[in-house]
Order: sequence, then C-alpha cells, then structure tokens
Amino acid sequence: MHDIKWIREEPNGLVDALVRRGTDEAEAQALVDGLIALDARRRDGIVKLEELQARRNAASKEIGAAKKSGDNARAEALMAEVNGFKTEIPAIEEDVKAAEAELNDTLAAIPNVPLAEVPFGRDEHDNVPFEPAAHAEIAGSALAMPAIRNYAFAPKQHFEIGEALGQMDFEAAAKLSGARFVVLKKQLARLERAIGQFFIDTHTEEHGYIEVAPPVLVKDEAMFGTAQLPKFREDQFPVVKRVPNKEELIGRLTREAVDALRNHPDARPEQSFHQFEAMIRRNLEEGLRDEQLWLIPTAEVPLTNLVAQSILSEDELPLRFTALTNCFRAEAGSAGRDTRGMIRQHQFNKVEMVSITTPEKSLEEQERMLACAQAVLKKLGLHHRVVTLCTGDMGFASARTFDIEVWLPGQNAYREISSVSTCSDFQARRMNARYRPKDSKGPRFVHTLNGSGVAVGRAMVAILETYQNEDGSVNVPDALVPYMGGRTRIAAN
RNA sequence: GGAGAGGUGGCCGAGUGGUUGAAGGCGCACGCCUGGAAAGUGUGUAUACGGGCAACCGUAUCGCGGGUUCGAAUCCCGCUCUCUCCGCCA
Repeated sequence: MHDIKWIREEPNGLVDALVRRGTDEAEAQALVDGLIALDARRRDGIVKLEELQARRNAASKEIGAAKKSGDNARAEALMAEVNGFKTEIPAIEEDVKAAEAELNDTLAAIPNVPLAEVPFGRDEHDNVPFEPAAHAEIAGSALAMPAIRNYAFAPKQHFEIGEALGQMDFEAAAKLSGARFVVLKKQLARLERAIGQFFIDTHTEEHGYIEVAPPVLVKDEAMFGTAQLPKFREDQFPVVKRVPNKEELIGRLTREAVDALRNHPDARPEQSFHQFEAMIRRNLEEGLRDEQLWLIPTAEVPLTNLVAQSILSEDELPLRFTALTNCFRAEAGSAGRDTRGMIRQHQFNKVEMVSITTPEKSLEEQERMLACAQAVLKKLGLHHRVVTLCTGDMGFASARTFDIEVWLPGQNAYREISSVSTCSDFQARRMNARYRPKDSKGPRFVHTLNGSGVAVGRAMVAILETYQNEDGSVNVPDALVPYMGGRTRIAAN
C-alpha cells in the first residue's frame, strides 16, 4: 500500500513505477490523477468537518457551563444553534468516508514500486542472472555449487520414478480430492517429511531463524496485510463457517428483544419499538455474518502478520521467523500448466523464511536470506541457479525478487524452487507494522522480507530426478540419511 | 455449546453524562540535590489524521461497530477477545 502523501508530492514516482511494471502510461497517469482528486476531496471534507466539530464542541462546553450556573435561557439558545449541525456533520462525514474508502480500495490494488536496480522487462525471459556477492558469511554459502550430474541413461521425470516405485499415487489422490493432489506412501512419504525437517532444522540451528508453528487458516485482515487480498482473491481457498438457520435466528432474537422492551415498566410509545427493532435486526445481521477464513497460500501470511499492528523496538530487529506448513493454492489461472506430477499442486508443504528489518538493513537481509535458501540446496547437492526477476515478472508486493531455479535432469530444465523478496515497507503499511528507531523520532514502518527455504514438494522432485539410478531406485542425499532412519536408498517395497 | 466476570495510556489503576486525553501510582526521559550514588525533589512522558514555513492549532481515539444526546470512557444494542466454572473433544 502506498503512502498517499508520497503520491501527492511525487505523482510521477508512481506513474514511472507502474509503467516499469508494464502498465500503459496513459492508464497509469489517469489512475494517479484519480487518486489525487479523491485525496483532495477527502481533505477538503475533513477541513469542513473539523471546523463544524470544533464549533459544536465549544458550544457543548458552554452549555455545560451555562447549566451549571443556572443560566437556562443561554443553554437553550446554544442548544438550538448546535442542533443545526445534526444533519450537516453526518452528511460531510459520510462523504469523507466514501472518498476515503474509494481511495483505499484503489490504493490497495496498486503494486509495490520496484527498486531502481531491478532490470526492466516484460516477462520471465527478461530475468537476469544473479551474481552471488555479499552473502559469503552465511553458514553453508561457502559450499561449492553442486555440479550437474551426468547420466549413463536417460533420466526419468519424478512422477515416472515415483509411480514406478509404487509410492506416488495421483489416481488415489484424484479419487479423494480431484486433480492437482498427490498421495505419497512408504519411503516417499517419509522422504517428504524428512526434507521439511531438514530444512527447518538447518534454518533454526544454523541460520538463526525462530521456528513458528502458525495457524494455516487466517482472517481477511491477514491476507490483506501481505497483499493476497483484495486483488488475488480467486487464487485463494476460502473456508466458510456458516451460521445455521440465520434468518430464523435473527427473527426470533429480534422478537424476543422487542417483547422484552414492550414488557419493560418504562416502555415508551409503540412507535419507538419499530426503531428499536430495526436497530436490533441491523446489529444481528452485522454480527451473525458467516465467518470467513482463508487457507494460507504460504506461511509468509501468518509469519509476516505476526508483527501486524505493533510497534517494535529497534533492538528486537531483525526478527527472523521460519515455519514448515501446508500451503494451499487454487491455481485459478494455471489451467493446463504442469498438469503432470507434483510441480503444481493445490496443497503442498513449504518451509518459509520471513525477516522483519529496518529499512537500512533490508537489502543486505535479502541477500542473506537468499544465501540461507541456497545453503539447504547445496547441502542436498542440488544444482541450481539464481535470477533477479525483471519488473514485469515480480510479484505484487515485491520491490525486488531473486528466484532460485533448481536443475531437474528428468525435465531437462530449471524450475523455480524458491523466491526471495523484499517487500520494502509495502506490507508494513498495509498491516501497520512499525518500529521505534533508537534515536526515537517517532515510529517508522519496518521492512518485510520473505523467501521459500525452500518448497518441500519441489525439493523432493529435484531429489528424485537428481539421485535416480538406472534400476529405478533413488539414492538418499547424505544430509537426509539421518532423517530417513539411516536409509541410504529408496527402492520399491 | 451453557453460566458468570472483565477489556481505560508502556504497566498498575481511578473514573456511571459536561474543560477527563483521561486522577493517582509505577516505569521511562531530562533537571535539581550529592564528592559520587541511593533516597528525595521538579518538569516532561500516546497515536493517527488535517491545517500551518514554523512555534503551534484543530479533530478523532478509553476492545470493535452501531444508537440515544446539545454533549458519551460513562446510558442502550450487536460483535469480539480474555479469565473462571460446567459440558464436549484431538
């Protein structure tokens, strides 16, 4: 979410950012002009409103004073004057609210500004190689990049391997849940679990992350904070807890309340019951709404929102959280893509890293986080490369993103296995997450970063394809052997 | 799910319609006192939005939303969260 003050003062900053992300220039200009007009309308309203409120408050105080001194005539006169505001104030209030709501809705759908050094581009073909630089100090980052293995046979794809082992069952999953799910069995089920354990242990024990076990169902506010909502609603899985027999319930409760009032000794005239009934009904309808939660698409959502609505002290930063969770994605726009195998599922496990830092430290932290993600891949001996996403390929909330693409010999291709982003203060604004600088000049917004550390399902895909043998068995990478009960090889049975 | 109690500033806690943005205390900051420190003492100590070059001024905020009123922390309604007891449950 952008600061409207910044837009007001530097409208071209946002226009440029939108154009770099691929918006047509005229369209971007119109959007920004609209924002500025809404902001002007809102502020004009506020000035008028506050003027009236100030007069009302002053008069009310005088009324109090007049009544105290017994000057009833004066009190009456003031009350008559102030009565005039009773329609004027709410009308302006409503207009300010409407302008503000429209302004916020529009702002909420505008993506973050890419950092100046992010390469311009339209899509993933314009991404550029990333050269590892400043993050050599991270444990594991000194390990050499695993080489691409040579095979004396044609390497198979992971689903061919898994199905031949009898331990990866897409048909069973389809029976239970439909397309884009998988059932793992035996050693592959364990391998999946082992990979997650290994990742999270590495990040907590070697990289200083705090392990978190968060809810995977979250409220609208959390999804708004990390910017899945409102724009990407269709990509999410909603979970609704319905209020049963709502209409009947509201009717009954309203009747009971009205009867109670009617039977009250101080019951007022019949007319006031209708007003009362309307109010009760309105409140009940507001209060008994179906409860709507969302399945998280990534642990970024709960982890980042841990700091929502808070003011941290600078000493606490950086905060580094990690979690192993299920992730749920509707994959609404991906019909036909990656339909075979485990690459693109509605449900998968992922280890996520989230850092909360000061603005000064966020770029450095992003490289550190990238190194942490690379470290687990190197320990597994998985060849990969890193790219800096171009402006056109970056996510909505990101100011700069590095993708790690792991080598899949069966597919003969690099596939994304981790995405490491700094969101600058974009999410922090949405969730009002701030910190108090040491030289306290009032609170500032934190910077939030997130990165996969890494996707468990895709890591398993890479392991199966990388460590496959000609006989269909798969070697267990050394780092995972302890997590596999000492087993060094996965074979049928 | 049922019954009850409660939610006030960084913390504790007063406050049932009229200079209460909020007493008092603790904490914190700065000063005085002291050889230095403790004790003592004085002053200050929220956030957001809007206006102003600024000093500063205005508005809003006592869990959240709505209502009554000239005026609400205070009265009414709904929701929510916390605590206690009962029930149910992995």
